Amino acid sequence: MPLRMSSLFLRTLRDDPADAEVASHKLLVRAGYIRRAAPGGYTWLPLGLRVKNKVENIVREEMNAIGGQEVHFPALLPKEPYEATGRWEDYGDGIFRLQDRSGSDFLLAPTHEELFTLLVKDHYSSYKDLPVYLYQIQTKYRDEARPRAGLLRVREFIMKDSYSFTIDQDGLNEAYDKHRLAYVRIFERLGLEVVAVQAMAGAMGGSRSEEFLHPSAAGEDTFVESPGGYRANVEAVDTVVPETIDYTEAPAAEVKDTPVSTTIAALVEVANELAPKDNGSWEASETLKCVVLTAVLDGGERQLFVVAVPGDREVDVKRLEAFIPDALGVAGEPEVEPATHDDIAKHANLVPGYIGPTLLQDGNAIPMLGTKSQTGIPFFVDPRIVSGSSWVTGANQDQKHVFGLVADRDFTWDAVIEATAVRDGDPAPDGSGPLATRRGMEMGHIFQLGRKYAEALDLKVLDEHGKQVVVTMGSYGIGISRAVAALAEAHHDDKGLIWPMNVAPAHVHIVATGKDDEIFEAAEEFATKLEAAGVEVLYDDRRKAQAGVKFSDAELIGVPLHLIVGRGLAKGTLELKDRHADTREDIPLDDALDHVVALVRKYQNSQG
RNA sequence: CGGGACGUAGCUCAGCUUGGUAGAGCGCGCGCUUUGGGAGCGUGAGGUCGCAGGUUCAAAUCCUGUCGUCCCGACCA
Repeated sequence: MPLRMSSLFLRTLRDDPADAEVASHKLLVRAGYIRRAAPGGYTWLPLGLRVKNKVENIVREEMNAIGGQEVHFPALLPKEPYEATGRWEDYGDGIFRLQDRSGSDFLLAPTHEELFTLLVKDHYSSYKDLPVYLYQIQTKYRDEARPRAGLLRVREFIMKDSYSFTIDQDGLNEAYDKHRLAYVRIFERLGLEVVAVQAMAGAMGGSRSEEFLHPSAAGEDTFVESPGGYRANVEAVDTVVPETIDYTEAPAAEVKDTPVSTTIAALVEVANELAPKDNGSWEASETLKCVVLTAVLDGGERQLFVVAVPGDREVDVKRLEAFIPDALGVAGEPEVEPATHDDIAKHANLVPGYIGPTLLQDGNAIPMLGTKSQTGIPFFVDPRIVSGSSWVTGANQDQKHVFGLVADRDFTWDAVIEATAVRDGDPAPDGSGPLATRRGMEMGHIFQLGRKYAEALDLKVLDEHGKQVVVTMGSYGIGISRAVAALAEAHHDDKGLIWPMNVAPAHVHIVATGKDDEIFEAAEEFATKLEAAGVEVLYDDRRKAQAGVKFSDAELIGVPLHLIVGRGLAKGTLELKDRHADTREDIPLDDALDHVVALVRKYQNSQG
């Protein structure tokens, strides 16, 4: 049966909703696909639900095709599994917590690693049972500080999450590659352009990881791209390390007066005035900025450390947080924040504004930063600080800087650490040229989790030698509701939505115009024939609505093909509008069925 | 969590400065006309003015608080 506009639960809106900013939000609301019901929560209306279900089914088919088995967990979960992995705490304000009548703690699941792990633990205990891939399509909850942009960032959303359980890393690699290919196919079939970018494992605690981003100005993620095809999230770019420099001939470091130069900009200005360079002028990139930071450990203890970066670059706190537990040798996921005046005041040797790795005094070079130095403060450097590189940096004396301080000769460090964000124009790791930055929406993310969750929840199986081994896991997600928004964002024009055939709420929108019964009878008959041929029809059978209203609604709703049954009928023709090709043609009634069916099939196949 | 803007009918908005019985357009009902690009005329239904306090004879309007929305930033698989 075709969907009939006369009875469809739908009210299109003439004006953009006042609270909408991005195109997908405006159009999905105006065309009657979704309706806001709560802060960060949307109701799926009949048309929207059809699109959402189609997206889900494509995902489901491709997951099944790689051997995935669908299960379904509750969204309301007890806290214990999440406590076992530390995420009850780690998620902070990011999850919804609640209590039942007896006071027991629950949460609305933001993701289900723990539950999948426990499920496999319940059932399996031998390597012979592995590999196994399980997935679900589930509502997830996150207490977003700022829901925005309609379905793009919400507090309740639908996600496909799958998990692979394998006996070893080889198995994980295979599972990862299969998911990767499945994801490429899924987005092809959806008609959504995505690029796979290298990602940081982040809170998930894994190793290899890629994000599938839909390039879009409305996206919230930034990634970089090289001419040679290297792509990575800005957080995950490996800094290109410069060649080390032979410093045997380098002049000795020299302390100079640099009054009132506690910022890099001021330092460069003062240096050019008071200590001019032989050739050219000093640049910020030649200075070494020693930034004092604090890691707030899980116990609340504040651990001071210093990171040195080229003066023209900013420290990226988020990046640091990924590397700092290793660098400091601490457990948990400490937060990194700028050191406070109190933090710094505890170290009498630190001269704020003039901090540097070395104090030159009476011909001696005294290390001031590093665990084995005067201060004992851990000291890390950006990868650009290579052996032999020469810097202008703080002299650890008020109003003085040291010039020509050479790395490895005049100072050392505890570890090299990725501490700065990548910039447009930075060299690409693949050596193919400068990196360019672009924006994208995160549509999917695949991770090699490794053994973190299996270890925390004690998921072990017996291997072929009868020995207990920890299972290796991978985790793979696709945002279903976000994909609907991204599709709307990617496929629309000034008149309305234009869905790809595979996700459209219907394949053909039949518009009957006029008032004669013959027209509606012919339209009805044609709709029935199309449906019999397996084509989904949205039929505008409204008798009173004017043609203009029907055309506008059809364009707004965005079914890709419109078939107009109206004034052409007298001479035996129908009018076919193709919203993707932006064409219209009159076709003879006799050929129309075959023609339309063929066109629908063509679009379905061209999208996968 | 910081900075800014805004909450009045299903939707888009006016009214608030200067307190005095709640408004328009679209949408919805009914009637007539119109009928291939959001048509016209007539006639209706529909609102605790986000919520809670306060000031006042009287509050959509003034004050305080609170909740929510949007934008920028922070945060965020």
